[in-house]
Formats: sequence, C-alpha cells, structure tokens
Amino acid sequence: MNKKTSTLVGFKQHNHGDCLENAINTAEEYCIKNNLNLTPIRKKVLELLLQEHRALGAYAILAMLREQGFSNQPPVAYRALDFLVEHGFAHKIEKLNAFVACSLPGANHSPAFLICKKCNMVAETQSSPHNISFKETANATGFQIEHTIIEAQGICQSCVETNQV
Amino acid sequence: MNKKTSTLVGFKQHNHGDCLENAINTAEEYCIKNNLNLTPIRKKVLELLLQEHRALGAYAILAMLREQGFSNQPPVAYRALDFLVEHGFAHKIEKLNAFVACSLPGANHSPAFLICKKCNMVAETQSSPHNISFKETANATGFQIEHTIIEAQGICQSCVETNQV
DNA sequence: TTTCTCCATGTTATATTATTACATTGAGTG
DNA sequence: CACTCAATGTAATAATATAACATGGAGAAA
Repeated sequence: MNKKTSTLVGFKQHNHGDCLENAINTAEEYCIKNNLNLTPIRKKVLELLLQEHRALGAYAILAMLREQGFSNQPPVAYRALDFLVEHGFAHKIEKLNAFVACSLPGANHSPAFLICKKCNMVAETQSSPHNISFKETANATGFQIEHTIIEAQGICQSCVETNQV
Repeated sequence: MNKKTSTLVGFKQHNHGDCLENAINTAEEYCIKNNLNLTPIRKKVLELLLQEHRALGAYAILAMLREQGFSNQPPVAYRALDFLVEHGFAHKIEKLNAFVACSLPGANHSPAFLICKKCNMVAETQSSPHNISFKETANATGFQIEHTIIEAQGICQSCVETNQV
C-alpha cells in the first residue's frame, strides 16, 4: 500500500504513502486506547479519504465502497463518516458538503480549511490564534461557542502558477 | 408594515419594525445607485428574511412566496436568494444550508456568524480582526483567499438563561 | 412601429445530499 | 442458551439544489 507517490498535503510536498500509513496507524492506536471500534468499513472510508487531500462527497465514497464489495446504501457511508468526524479522524467541509481526512490527528483542534476552487484540494490549518477576537465578541454577548467552522475558498499556489494562460 | 415589535438583532434588543424598514430602504437605494433590479420577488424574499433574525431554508421561503401568490418552483426562491447573496443583502449559512438577511448592509464585509442551536437565531458580526493570522498562514503557502466562511455554533445567552432547569 | 435583445420569471424535470425506520447479524455477557 | 447491544443491511423518502428550456416584457436599434 505504501505507494511512495509524492503529492501535496494541503499544498506542501510530502510522501503520500507514508502520510496515509501513519494516519491509519495513529487512528488504530487511538481507537484501541479509547475503546473505539474501527471496523472494516470505517477504516476503509478513512483510507479512501486519506488517499486524497481533497474533499469527497458521501456518494463518491459510497461508490468506492461498492467497488470494494461493501453495501451501496447511503447510510453505510454516512454512518462511517459520522464516526470518523465524531472522533476527529475526518472533517466535514460545509461549503462543499463533503469530507476530508484530518491532517493533524490527535490535536485537540479547531481546524481551518483552505479550499482551492480549481483543483479542489483542501488544506487544513490550525485556527486557534485568529479565533481569539471572535470568541471575545461572542463572549461579550454571552454566547457560548461549541464549534467553529472556518473555511476559505480561493486559488492555491500551484493553480495560480499553472493558470498564467 | 412598521410593526414596532421589540425583538433581537443577533441577540440584542431592538425595534424590529424600524430594523426591517431601514434595511429595505437601504437596499432600494443601493440598487438604484448601482443599477440593480430589486424586483418584487427579490424584495419580498429580502423582507421575509428580514422578518426573522434566523436562517430560513430555500424551501421555507418558497412556501412563503407561494402564500403571497408567487410561483412555487425551487428556482424562484434560489434565483432571488442568489441575487441577494451576490449583492450582499443576504448571506448563506453553510452549516444550516439556509439564508439570513445581512445585518450590516453596505459594509464591504467578511462576516462571521453565531448560530444558536436551541433557538436557531443567527447573529452576524464583523470578522476582520481575527482573519489576519489566517490570511497570513494562507499567504505563506501562496494561497489566494477569495472568500472566507466563519460560523460558530453554540448557545445564545437567552437560551442559556432559560434552560437552567 | 417593428424587431431584436436581454433580463427576469415560469415550468418541468432531475440531480445531489441526507435521514428515518426497521430488519439482520454477530460478539460478548449473564 | 438466550439476552443485549453495537454495527450493518436495506428500503423508502426527505431536503437541498440545479439544468434546461419556454414565456413575457422593457428598452434599444432599425
């Protein structure tokens, strides 16, 4: 499985085979420690997401699961995705109604995403610093934030460079 | 139309009838200045959104349009919403797949939203300050941000107070 | 005035995303 | 063994969104 292809995390060069393998290992260890059940379907969906640093829709995942011999009904994909999102192994990109694997596993994080309109790459970054003034504003009104979504759409460097006509 | 009911903007007390009337007037003036066509459907949808400081789904709006004698097909609502969003009179709340009227019209803004899970109120705030470090991170990778989505879910003060069972 | 063009709207159909509800299976427990 | 519970299988449908083409009407060009 270690394909040794070189691609992009977010938009940075990295060894993708290692990237995937590390992430799966991390997830497995985390599940054992926390008594979570990383079943074959859940693991397969995580692998599918990890294979691309881009967001996949639930139905795209479903089609891939089918190719792998799993059942083809929507709840199969949504349940696995729910599990992965709930435990921080994946995130939903609200703007795209689609899902990405977490790039910063383990982090007790409030992620922010950069979404490239051209190539559909999604890069994950930590959001903590810039959250501060937002949280202050919220607190001032007595609003208790539970979850924050930060997503930016634009053009990644690689697409900017490529598209100079 | 000036109902003089007192309700909440975001979560602050205000005179809602004035609020609505001001917003409509502002929109009309802006459209005249910019040669935009605030047609009856578009205006009605803006009024419907302004009547509540909460997000309305496209199909909820469609149902209201129907009651007002407009056509009942989805594109009718989506087209009006597209117009309002494109020109900054309304915003889409991605987390809810729903729409709110803009509370800060005219501002050349990058809004952030506070969404109450209990009462579904949506408050709009300016986001500029906390954007800075996010933009820096993006720029460092050569990513060119075009549009940023910031939405926080949680419980508003009024619901926190009400629910102290 | 007539015709042309363009924008807005009407209408039909369909695509995409997501959930509800109930049945089945299988591992671990009492 | 039989009970329970989590995970999965399956069918049906809900909710959100768009594509594609037809119609109408205002203003410009002829």
